[in-house]
Amino acid sequence: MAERGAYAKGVVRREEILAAALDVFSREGYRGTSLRDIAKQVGVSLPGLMHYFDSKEHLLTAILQKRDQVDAEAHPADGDFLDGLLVIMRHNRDVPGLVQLYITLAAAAEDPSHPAHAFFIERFAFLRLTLAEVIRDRQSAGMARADLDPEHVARILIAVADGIQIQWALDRSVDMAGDIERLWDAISS
Amino acid sequence: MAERGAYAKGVVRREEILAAALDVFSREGYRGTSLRDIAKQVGVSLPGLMHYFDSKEHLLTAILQKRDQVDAEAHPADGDFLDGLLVIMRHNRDVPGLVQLYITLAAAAEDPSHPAHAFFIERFAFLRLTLAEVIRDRQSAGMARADLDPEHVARILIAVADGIQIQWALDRSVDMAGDIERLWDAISS
DNA sequence: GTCTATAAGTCGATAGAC
DNA sequence: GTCTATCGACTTATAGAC
Repeated sequence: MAERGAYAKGVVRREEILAAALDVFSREGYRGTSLRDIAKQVGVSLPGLMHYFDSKEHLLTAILQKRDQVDAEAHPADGDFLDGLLVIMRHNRDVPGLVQLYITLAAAAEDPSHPAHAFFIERFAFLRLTLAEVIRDRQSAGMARADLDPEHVARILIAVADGIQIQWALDRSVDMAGDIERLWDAISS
Repeated sequence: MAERGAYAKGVVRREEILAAALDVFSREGYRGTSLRDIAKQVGVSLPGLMHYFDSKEHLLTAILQKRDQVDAEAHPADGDFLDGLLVIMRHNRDVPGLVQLYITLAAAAEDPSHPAHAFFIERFAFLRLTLAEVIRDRQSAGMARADLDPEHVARILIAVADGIQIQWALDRSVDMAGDIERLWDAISS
């Protein structure tokens, strides 16, 4: 990895590879694709790929991190963070491979030694904190019942978002964003 | 597989192996364990294992099916099916390996050629149907708001159950059954 | 029907030349 | 920094004794 040798060229090349890998996983599905396949589609050799990523698990984790970063930039919320989450859920219909990768890695990340372990813990903590804040704001604005527990509802919304992706992966007619929206309507009024 | 040769002895042995494998996965975690390891822990040889199961994916799918069957028998609902689901969620705290296996296989089952594909589609269809019926019964009994859409709420409850398991796997202090119960309280009154 | 033994292919990961 | 070549471990799968 580029530790103190974080020279411009190395960082740029790594970002290029990451962007290409993200694109591959977005279009094609993630079906336990081998590193050789990824390297070929990205346009580097297998050791060329592993020069920038310590292991397959590290690469997959970096792809998910990059995805979050790209999503946040490409889909700025026109409302609050919950609105933004719905926009991303709608966008997820176009990237089934990333949805599958996300769930697979979330399950594997249970192991504390997995590279994605810290990523998911921090991700969930951030989502809980940010969503709870949104709920509090909506309560203040009279847009939600005052007796809702913001922390609890935040956790539930995250769980629904993850769980509904599993159902959508098996049946593409599931309306992920719509179902979350309807849940919010039912819970907030 | 025991197709038309479903002789008593073969079926019994298969069930023994399945029960042993279920026990192994319940106690130990599922961390991409090899078939050789499973065979060793179950007490058979690798070909002995593969005589009863066509592939690793078939074995893992059979383990999940067996789990559902065992759960249904071991944890009879003292109330309706939703109460029963909460009982199973509480029991899930004791079998982290099965929780991880369930999520991992659910993600992999997106592929229509995966042995677990049909299993998960049928499982979700059964859960939706049964839970929607419970919700209708509770509405009739005046235990839930009449304006709830039973099919929608059923899908949401399944999603929350799956999604909350991901969060629990990363943070064992999460109260899976309690969070679902509180969601129902918020949604039904 | 169940075992021991083993083969063929592919995986992630690494060594070493340039 | 990128390649060729290769390693050990894993997978599925089969042959053949009992």
